[in-house]
Amino acid sequence: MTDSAPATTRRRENTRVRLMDAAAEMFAEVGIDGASVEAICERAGFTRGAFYSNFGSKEELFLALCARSAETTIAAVRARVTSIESRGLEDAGDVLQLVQEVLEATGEDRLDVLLGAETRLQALRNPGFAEAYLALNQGMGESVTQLVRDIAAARGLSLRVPADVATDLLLSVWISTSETALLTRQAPSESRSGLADRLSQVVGLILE
Amino acid sequence: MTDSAPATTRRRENTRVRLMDAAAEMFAEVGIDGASVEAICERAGFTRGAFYSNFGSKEELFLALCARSAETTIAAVRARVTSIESRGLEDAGDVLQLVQEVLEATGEDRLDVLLGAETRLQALRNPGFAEAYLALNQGMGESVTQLVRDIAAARGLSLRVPADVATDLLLSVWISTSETALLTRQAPSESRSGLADRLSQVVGLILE
DNA sequence: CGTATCGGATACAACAATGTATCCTAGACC
DNA sequence: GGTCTAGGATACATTGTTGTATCCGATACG
Repeated sequence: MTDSAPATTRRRENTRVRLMDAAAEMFAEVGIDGASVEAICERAGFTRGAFYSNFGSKEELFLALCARSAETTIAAVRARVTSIESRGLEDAGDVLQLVQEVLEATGEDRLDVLLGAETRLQALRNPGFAEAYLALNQGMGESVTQLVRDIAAARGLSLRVPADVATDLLLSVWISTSETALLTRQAPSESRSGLADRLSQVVGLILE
Repeated sequence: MTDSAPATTRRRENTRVRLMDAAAEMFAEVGIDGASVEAICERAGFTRGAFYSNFGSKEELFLALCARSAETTIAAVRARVTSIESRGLEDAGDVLQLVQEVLEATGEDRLDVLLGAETRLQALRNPGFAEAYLALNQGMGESVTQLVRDIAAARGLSLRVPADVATDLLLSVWISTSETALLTRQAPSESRSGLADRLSQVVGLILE
């Protein structure tokens, strides 16, 4: 009895997922307001009947989307963190590579960046939503901060700022660099190396 | 003959300004898509007749708004830069204070932060607009970068990263800290000191 | 097999927003 | 002061979007 829901819910769950995926793309491309319920359904291959059978409104779907995204992102970050720690912190490779490895879990491609920006903006406008948004970010930030501390301790590196400040810095640079890469429409490979460069500079500033 | 436009244009210019001001507020609060032309006009004290007499569409108004905002922001930054430089770079006060003084010209209050986020998101989505957005930011960034170089040279400070990277870092931290302050709904005074703290830490990292 | 139910499609009514075409009025100019 | 024009208001037609109420088909179950 691991699954208390009836079997019929299976199909339903599938359409929920497809609707949410479609919505994520639309929200990223044209924003929440720019995406009509109709357009979302069309992209998902459904009609609005399916939509209103599964969600009360577009906002409700957006919240569900955020919750899902939060879960997967946090899970991804934690997975990478433990993966790194399991390798043994003393000799797990280049510090910069480790940093990058973790940050990549926070979303790397065009849609992630766009959706992230849209979500942040929504949080800036909506006080209630801001709380949830902050909670997510804190949860993630704490994981990373702990990792930073662990790595520094394991290698005898001394940070020039507190670990949580370092994390904030890294995340903020990560985001702004990702966005700039998108703005300048660099080829993905270029944008990658640009990110790496910038991150290595920041890591250099923080350590030493 | 400094003004080639007829006198009647005066009233017109006034309503343009009022419409743009109203639109700026609306865009900040509910986003471009969320702001109906009707709502903008109502806030400005006009009807849509006035709107369509002055602008072809909401997007056109948005572009005009960006142009205006770009002008004033750049002007403000340049003004502060020259003001600082006229004081004599050797003893113009605390470095951190100088940094803050310049960055404050880029917008400090709630509406500026929101409008900035909205504009950036728009640039991320619209390739054409992205170009214009980047041009603005570069223009501003270059002013700041030059100032950073000058200050460093005048005081014999050595930067641990290139001046343009330092500028990017400062701007990115400035923005992300401003947004976080808004998210956590700190009192303005608190948010101020938080910004100062964060900036001083970054300045500390960059110098020394 | 037959049937009941769940899940999604269809059809419809209400509303909000847009853009335009026309009208009215305040102010410039003679 | 009379007239003409620019600037903005009003009215209207059109369209897009939303939410709901109803219908139909597939799937589980007896």
